[in-house]
Amino acid sequence: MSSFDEMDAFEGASLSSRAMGARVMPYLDTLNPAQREAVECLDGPVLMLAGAGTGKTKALTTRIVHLLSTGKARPNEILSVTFTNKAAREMKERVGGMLGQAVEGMPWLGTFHSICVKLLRRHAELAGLKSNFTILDTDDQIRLLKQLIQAAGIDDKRWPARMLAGIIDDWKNRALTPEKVPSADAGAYNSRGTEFYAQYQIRLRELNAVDFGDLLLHMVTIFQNHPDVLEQYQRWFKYIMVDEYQDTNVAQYLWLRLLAGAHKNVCCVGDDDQSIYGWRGAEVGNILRFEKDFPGAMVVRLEQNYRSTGHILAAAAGVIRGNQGRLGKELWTEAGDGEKVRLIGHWDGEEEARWIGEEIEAMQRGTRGQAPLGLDQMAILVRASHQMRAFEDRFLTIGLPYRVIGGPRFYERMEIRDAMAYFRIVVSPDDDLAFERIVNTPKRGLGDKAQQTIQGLAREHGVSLVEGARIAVESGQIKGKGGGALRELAEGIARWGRMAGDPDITHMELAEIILDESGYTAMWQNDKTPEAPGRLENLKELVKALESFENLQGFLEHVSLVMDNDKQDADEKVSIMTLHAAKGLEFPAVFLPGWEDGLFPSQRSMDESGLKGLEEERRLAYVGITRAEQICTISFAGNRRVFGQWQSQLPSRFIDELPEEHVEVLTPPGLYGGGYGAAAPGAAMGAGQVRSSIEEKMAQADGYNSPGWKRMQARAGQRGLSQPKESKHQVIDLTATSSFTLGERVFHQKFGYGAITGIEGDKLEVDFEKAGTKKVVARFVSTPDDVPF
DNA sequence: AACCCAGACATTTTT
DNA sequence: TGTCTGGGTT
Repeated sequence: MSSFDEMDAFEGASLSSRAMGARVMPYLDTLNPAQREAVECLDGPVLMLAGAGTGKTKALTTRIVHLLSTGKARPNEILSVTFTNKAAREMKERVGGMLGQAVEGMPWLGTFHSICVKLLRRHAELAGLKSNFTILDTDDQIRLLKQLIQAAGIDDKRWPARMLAGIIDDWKNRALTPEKVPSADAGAYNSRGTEFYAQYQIRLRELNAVDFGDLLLHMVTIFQNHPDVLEQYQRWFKYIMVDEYQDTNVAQYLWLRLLAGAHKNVCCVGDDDQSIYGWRGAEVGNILRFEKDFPGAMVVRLEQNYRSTGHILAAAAGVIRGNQGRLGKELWTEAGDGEKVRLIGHWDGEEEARWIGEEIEAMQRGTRGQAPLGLDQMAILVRASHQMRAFEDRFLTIGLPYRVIGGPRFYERMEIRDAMAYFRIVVSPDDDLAFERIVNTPKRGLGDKAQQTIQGLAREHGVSLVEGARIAVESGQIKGKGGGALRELAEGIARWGRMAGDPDITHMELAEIILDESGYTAMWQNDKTPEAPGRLENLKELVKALESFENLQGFLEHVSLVMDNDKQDADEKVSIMTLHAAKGLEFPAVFLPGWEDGLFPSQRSMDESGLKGLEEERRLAYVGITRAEQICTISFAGNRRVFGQWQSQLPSRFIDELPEEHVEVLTPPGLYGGGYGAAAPGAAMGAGQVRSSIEEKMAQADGYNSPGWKRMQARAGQRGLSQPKESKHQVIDLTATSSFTLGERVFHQKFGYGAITGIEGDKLEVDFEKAGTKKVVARFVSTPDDVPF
């Protein structure tokens, strides 16, 4: 940005332009200079690097408003892509609010997937599909693959369908059709991956169905093979905008490049430091490469943060600095320093949960020296969902209201999928996968044998499974109890289908009739497990959700893509969620527990993806810290129960990376002094491993001269954990291997005690006293004296 | 075909 | 430690 432009933006080169702006485009006046630059630069490629809390949604929505009010594009000529329905909804609302009217048709503002569905329905025949194709959920996908695997006579125990589904998803994310899978991947799934992939695609086409990955892949393929179709959309979408660009995968990237290829009026918004979905196929490279992909691109950095205080931003910056190859941003704020990031170590996970519970109550009362905070204003962000349990347990016992965000989405729940399968089979009796799902749910006495009979008859006559079932009943091939039940089901499906055409029955009534007459509702009513009432509740909600659709078809069309789990009750509750789920959210007070090496950063990430994995974990840490507005509390525990086995934990390497001048070390009174320390050897272990200057601060607290602490210090050195500062970002993890020596006596949960006879990477060869010689992963064994008590 | 128990196994999951 | 799955039993 030249200084001239800057003056232009600030002073206003002429009074008249500012006056005009105020009159015609008042929305520009509330933007800061960077935001304004990103909004006003409408033509040509723009990369908006928007740090956490810098008002990117505001910039993005204002840009749309600007496009509309300058007459550059009509609402239906703007393609605006997000990743989540929530983000799409929010943008629609905000654009509507700014224009002071409901957005009359922004039909192309939506998620990648919903936009692709719309496009693919128009051009289905180019992908060998009919335009009423169904979208399979993961269950269907796996069931289908399992059939293929079993038909091929493969042991699906050794080669699970899940694994194959993952491999295929991965290929689809990389925009690889079966024939394009590189030979490097040929060994996948016992060397038969591509073969099954090709078969799977054929089956999908036969079923007139697609999976999530196909939505993108089919459109990319169509655009590549049909230039005329592509050109049509290149002309139509005059301006393209993409949110969360750092999360795009290869297929999405190609899709965008194809559409933007002609005019290059594309504005990508993202933050390379918040790329946390690499494991799902997202390519940080896409955002890093933007300027190469679109030469002459304008790059705007949004760096003024409106969310957090200075200490919090500085701490986050200190951590993310450890990553290589960043585009680089320095967030700043006018909000002042605020409170330092607080760091505290605990004896074990339960104690950590107890302390956080008390802290939350104190903050709620306002006895922590600041204004009282509502429970809604506090959140606990964990790395993995199993960490939530400790908090749930604790909060239940002290009666602290909490809410878990995330978990299975509404439409992913078993009862919802079952119900939807019933709706599907009624709406389209050809839907074999739906039939398979519900044929014996509730139990109708139709097991493997009966189902195979149906399958066989259907194939023989070249008809759907429902039709096959009918034949089986008529011809008496399935008799007795099962036969009666099957007849009833087949008749029911036909009857409900007729009712769907009856104008006197609303689709909501129909839905209830289907669920009642099929016996599905009764199944849960008779179920006495504790979750049954909840499931019935969900079914009621499902029927209620039908209200906003015209009919069952319309509902099914959209449900798999649009229905999310955002039913927020008004009650004040503390939020518990994963770091991934927290992206895009903010809270005045944030707790970040479990900062222990192996847990966070996750050992598995580092094992599987090496330095890349570690860097993604670091970005996760960055995301976590930058969720906090005023108070950010990081904690770790010295001991944690992992799979029911006590394990001693070492503080996360990310703790070392927190700049000490922005961190305050808390030491709860009595924690390391009396009781614990005296009673148990190694009591100060956890706290003891904080290194560097933070370590010194903590060491000043009582109890750090205990024998346990000294022993741990010695051990830490011996294990190569106190890495020299210079090298620590390169060090992936030496913990697992370097902590063991040949001949050392170790304990394994399953195999018991044994002696190490070989070390190879993170795997150990151990001669167990009872189980003999086995190769085991190092982190599943412990040296006996690691186990407290 | 339905039930029960032993063993395997444990991240993150926008659509 | 808990959950899920598949094999074996009734």
